[in-house]
Amino acid sequence: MMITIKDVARQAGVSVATVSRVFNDIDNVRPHTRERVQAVALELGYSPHGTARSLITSRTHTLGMLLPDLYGEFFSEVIRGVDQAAQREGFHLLISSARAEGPSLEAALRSMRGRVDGLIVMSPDLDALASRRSLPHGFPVVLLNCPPSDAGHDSIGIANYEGALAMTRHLAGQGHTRIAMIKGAEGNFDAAERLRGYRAVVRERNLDAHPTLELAGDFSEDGGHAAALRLLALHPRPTAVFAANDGMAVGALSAFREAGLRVPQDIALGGFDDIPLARYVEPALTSVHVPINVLGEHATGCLFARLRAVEPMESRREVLATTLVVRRSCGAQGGPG
Amino acid sequence: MMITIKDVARQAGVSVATVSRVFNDIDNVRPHTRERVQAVALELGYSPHGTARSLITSRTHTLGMLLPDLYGEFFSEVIRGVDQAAQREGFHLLISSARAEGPSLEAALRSMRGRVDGLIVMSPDLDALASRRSLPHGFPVVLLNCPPSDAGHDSIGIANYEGALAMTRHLAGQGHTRIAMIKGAEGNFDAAERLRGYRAVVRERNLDAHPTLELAGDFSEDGGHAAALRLLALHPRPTAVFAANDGMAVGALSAFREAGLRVPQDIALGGFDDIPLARYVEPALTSVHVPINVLGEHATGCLFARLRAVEPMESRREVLATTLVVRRSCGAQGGPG
DNA sequence: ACCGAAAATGTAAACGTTTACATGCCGACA
DNA sequence: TGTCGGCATGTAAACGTTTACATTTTCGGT
Repeated sequence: MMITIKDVARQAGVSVATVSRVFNDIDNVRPHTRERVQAVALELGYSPHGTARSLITSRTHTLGMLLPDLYGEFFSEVIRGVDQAAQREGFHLLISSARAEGPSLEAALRSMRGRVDGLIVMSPDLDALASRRSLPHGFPVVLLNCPPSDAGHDSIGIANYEGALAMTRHLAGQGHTRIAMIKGAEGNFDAAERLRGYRAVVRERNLDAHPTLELAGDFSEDGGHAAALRLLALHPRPTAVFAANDGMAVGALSAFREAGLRVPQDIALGGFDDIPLARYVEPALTSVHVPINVLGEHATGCLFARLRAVEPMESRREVLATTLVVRRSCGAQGGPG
Repeated sequence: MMITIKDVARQAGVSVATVSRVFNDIDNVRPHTRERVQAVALELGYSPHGTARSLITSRTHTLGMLLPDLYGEFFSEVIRGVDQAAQREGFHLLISSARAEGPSLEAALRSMRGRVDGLIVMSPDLDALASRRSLPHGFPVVLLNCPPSDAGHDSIGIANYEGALAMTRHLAGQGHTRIAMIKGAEGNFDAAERLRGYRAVVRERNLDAHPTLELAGDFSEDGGHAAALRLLALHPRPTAVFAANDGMAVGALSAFREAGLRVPQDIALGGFDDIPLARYVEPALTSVHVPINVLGEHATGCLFARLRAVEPMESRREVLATTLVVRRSCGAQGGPG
């Protein structure tokens, strides 16, 4: 049924070794022989069996990606960045979206064993740190947007804290003193860092500080909407809101609109991530730009470096800068649209 | 270096067969033995080697996806739909974004051989039909948004023609008689079908018909922007525009805004796909809703059906209905926002 | 204690490659 | 003519599993 190297060898009247050599075009094979093998292979529709090949070479030409989720523009952008870089090296992408809960993450890790040459792991949950120990030791892994790891893995993150600082300071700079924050998911590293930045500015500028000004959120649009409703019930009402990501900001925006509030006149709004959508909402959303696809590309580059490395490498942590992008939703005389 | 089944067997004082049986929890293994094996495996950090396993079982628990591209919300939504369905069956996703040009597509196909149990192929180019012949015969394949295939592959598409009919009729129903169309990419099946729908209504309703009213496009936002500029130079100017996808509609929208035109008062606009973004632009975009993630889910379901089938199955073509979603950009009293 | 069946476990072949090593061949050089 | 070196090719082991089949163990019934 399936055409193997043996079929080709027999039909071409050579040994399997010769066929193999033709297909890896290494070693010397006489042009005459080579041509005959190629002709037979074409005729039979033979192509080498990837799995068998990787078993013996122990290289799969595949990169694994472990994601907590596939929702939203953030993840699809990351995937795109990774794919671009992988493609350049002729690598495939094996994607697994595992809920970050311990057991399932470990299961996903296990099922990737022997299928990939390296792993890009995105598990932003703080308590998922433990499972990370279960990574095969010495296996090339890059952590993406994860809490800094104690184990010797490379990791790439973004300047969450600094970005949150910039956003909160900007809002404060517009004269707001009562700034609410819609927090990210509980136990999420990015969320914690962004909150930390917000709080730092609240102290630094002596802004109104009250527990009710920090609203629970979950990074989802619906979560943002719900938080906005709770926020509107506060007295006095905050004059500005910093949502821990753009998805929630968009949700909040629609809640404000439904409540008849004008943004930014009645309430100013800022987000985080600068997803493509941010430019298109009305009013356009002020946000903290995160070079999402660069994140993916760097991660991949980092992984390849490690794959190629012959000496054991120092593990390193890279932090990508974020930049404030001022648009209309915060009330400043920002950029266009 | 790498822990194999043999290491576990030796350490546990059993044969490799027993270890294998424990890990596939099949066959009878005495509780006592099972426990010892599991303990040793845990201690040694052993997990089965996926590649070796698939080599012998010839099942990879992996689905391959061949995409023309990874840009845009359309593709990420499809991936999400496929992943969800695959995840439910415990399958992985091997993604390869190959330019649909013949050789690269075949290369991608080849490199997937033996790595996947089935394939979801999205190659909307009409002339890519030929390469599709190079698919291993009898291999489970589902074609997504492809021209109907002569070869016996399952295929799933969307009602492009009907959707375009609905959109164009709706615009005509608003009183527009001079409706322009920004076409999709040359040689693309979806694009051709949507154009066919547009033309049918132009004839049916006796609308203005002129070659200049059909503007070249490429499904990209920039392409839509450029086409819109060319469109604005026409005399008399069309009063309505149907863009073959939402990306181009968004590009056109920004071109119109830059030109100082109001949408829909000065010019009405409709798109296709109903990507999430469509609701958020200002004014919200009237579009033809395509159940994108359903597309992915159905494709996966179809593939699994074929994987499980013991008898050879009839190949079938499924066409998903599209629905017109009226929002503000077309000037009708549509839904909210 | 013994027999036989059933249950548990072991042995080894297979999956489709790659690759170290062995073999054979040819021509050049002494 | 014999020998050596280099090149082309063949042989067979290995990669880490699963699994058919063979073998051993267990155990109930006598």
